[in-house]
Amino acid sequence: MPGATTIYDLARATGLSPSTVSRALRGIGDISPGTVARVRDSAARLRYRPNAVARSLAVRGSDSFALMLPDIANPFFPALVKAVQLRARHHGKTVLLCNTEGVPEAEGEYLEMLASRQIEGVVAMGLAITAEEIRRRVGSGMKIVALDRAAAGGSAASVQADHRAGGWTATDHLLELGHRAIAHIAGPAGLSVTTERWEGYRDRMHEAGIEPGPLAHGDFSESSGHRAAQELVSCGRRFTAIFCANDLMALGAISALRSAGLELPSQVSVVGFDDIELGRYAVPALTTIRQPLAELARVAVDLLVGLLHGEESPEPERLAVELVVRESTAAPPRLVVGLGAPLATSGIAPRGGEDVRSREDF
Amino acid sequence: MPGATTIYDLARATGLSPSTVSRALRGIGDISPGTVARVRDSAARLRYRPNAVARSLAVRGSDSFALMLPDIANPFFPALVKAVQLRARHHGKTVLLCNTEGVPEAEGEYLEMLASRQIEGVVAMGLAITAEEIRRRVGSGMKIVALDRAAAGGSAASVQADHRAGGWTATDHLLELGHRAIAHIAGPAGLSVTTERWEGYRDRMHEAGIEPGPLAHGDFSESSGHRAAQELVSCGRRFTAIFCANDLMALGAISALRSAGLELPSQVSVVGFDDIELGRYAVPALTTIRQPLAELARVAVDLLVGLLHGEESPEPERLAVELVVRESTAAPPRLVVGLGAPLATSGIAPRGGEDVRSREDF
DNA sequence: TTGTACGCGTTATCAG
DNA sequence: CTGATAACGCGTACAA
Repeated sequence: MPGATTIYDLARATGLSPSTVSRALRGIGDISPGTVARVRDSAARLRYRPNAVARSLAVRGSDSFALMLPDIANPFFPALVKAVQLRARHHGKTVLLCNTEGVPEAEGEYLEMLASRQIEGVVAMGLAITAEEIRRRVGSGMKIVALDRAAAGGSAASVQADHRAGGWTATDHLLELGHRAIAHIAGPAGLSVTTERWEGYRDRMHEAGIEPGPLAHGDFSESSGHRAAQELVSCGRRFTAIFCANDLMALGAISALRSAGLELPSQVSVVGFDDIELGRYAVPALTTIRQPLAELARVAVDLLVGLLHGEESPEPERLAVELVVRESTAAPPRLVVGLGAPLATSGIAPRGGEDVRSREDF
Repeated sequence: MPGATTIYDLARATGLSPSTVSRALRGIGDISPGTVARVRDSAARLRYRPNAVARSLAVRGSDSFALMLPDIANPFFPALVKAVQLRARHHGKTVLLCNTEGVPEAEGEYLEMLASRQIEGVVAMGLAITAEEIRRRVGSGMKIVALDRAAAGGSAASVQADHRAGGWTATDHLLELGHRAIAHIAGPAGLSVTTERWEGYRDRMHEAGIEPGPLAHGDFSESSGHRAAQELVSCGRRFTAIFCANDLMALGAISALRSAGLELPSQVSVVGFDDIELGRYAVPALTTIRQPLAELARVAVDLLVGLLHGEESPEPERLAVELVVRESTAAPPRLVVGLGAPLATSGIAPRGGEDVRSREDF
């Protein structure tokens, strides 16, 4: 739009100087109430719109930060986006969304673009770039808060849910129900959330004196969960429950199990992770581990704003997760067709089915 | 970051003038290959990063546009976002995401913010602001392409799927299967997609000589679909199928029908709209109307880029939709338990509980 | 309480 | 082929 009104126009209109107009508009410095009114008035009349770009150039800031995430198609992220935007608004900041598809190059490009636009900071989920690069960026002034990921090598501030505890709790729930042969559908190798959720699962299994069950990997999408469950079904090792590293894969897995003729939760139980809205309306409703979305967002944003104000990067925070029991989990089947003997209370799960556990496990 | 290198630094380093450096960097104008190389070289050495803000101020542009949508939590939108970003990249543009929660004020604020940041255009889904305001914005220079919504009063360019044909086809599918009592779960009143999908449904019913069945409204979320289905079940009017205005509500409806003890698709059929990924993994897999996501995105972006280049706003485009038959639809039950008489083909709903609206509601 | 003058980093116009 | 010079719109010491 050619000829948008500027503070110069207002200055001319009010007979004041541009700087006075500028201050009056922002209510800063000592300005007589009368002139403030005059300025406001003609600003309204002339439809004055501050030019954020010019402002950015002058103050080297933009009152905005970015939220980088690997895949908005995963319903967990939109929910988080909302929470982050809400909190950002609370600080008077606007947030730019960048989705990277988990591609490191895309992350790099985005970071570059953001810096070039005076975007002051980033809340990033599932960063794929190296700790080295993160450190470089941080060193050159960019404020980064890693959300839901170990800040690789302490290279950036971070907040995350306690994924390990989540894996532990999910597995514990299944064990409590009597399951012994528990499979796991993990996330993509190399991500800390993948590792940590798996570690929780493994630890709890070991505590029960049981070797972890069959394992398959997915990429957190429903289709990958579907595929992974098919693998598990056809791998030859029996299981009566699956702990999935996220809800979307759990939904995919359920679909696959159903297609394989299995009934839930009577024949096989499934636990997810995240507690996405959809899980509540799935059939059966999904038992899962809830991540504290709102707190995660709040802490991350507040942390970033702190960094922006020059505060030191604090210790990584860990937020507690919570088990949500719904319909997708139940006790394992008492009898597995074609197999007579009950299961030993420890050791490797025998090939084939298992039965009710005994209490000594605990 | 204090002291980022600028073209002045490069000028000093190369012994050239800032303007020459600027041109060399952009490969514009007549510059000797030698100096270009020198400039490029020291740019790399000094880690020069162009300042997009300064550039924007100078050229009044930003090579980026915004994508505004009402609710990223609806899985249909993330898919669209990806498609739009892909196409934008093709034009060398970056896209800013703005989600408005369907709040008109938020839309206004975003538009304001975008203009103030020299964002040149917007692809907007489900705009809630008035045609009046759209026209004002367009008049003041902002380029707007309405996606998936009638450009209210031709106030902006637009592309959309053929929602009416979609509603018609969904209903047709159900009728072909033998259903006669077909309910509809519509979207929020006042949205053109809501109206159009409903109109398609109504028209097809009338063509079959049948009065439209019971109607309930949702807001496109799964929870609203759940609630709407409960309303339908308890409204007293029988139906053997539901056409839902989108997949998410269909999923919620299925959950509610199940809870009510109904079996799908043997006792009741459900058709959705959108064809979100999740529908494929739902149980039963969702029969739906597929929107041509990629084309929608491509056309919208190309249209916007055209406007940016000064082209005229062309006629609204309509893209064809497609029926995807999966597991959630089947022939209606031959006998309806507890009801002797076959369903009347028309009739007023009995008093109590129902949410039957007359056309005026739209 | 208000005004002057300059800087922010880049592009564009017009001379050389 | 290259170099001054002036915008772009706003913030801010410094002065009045």
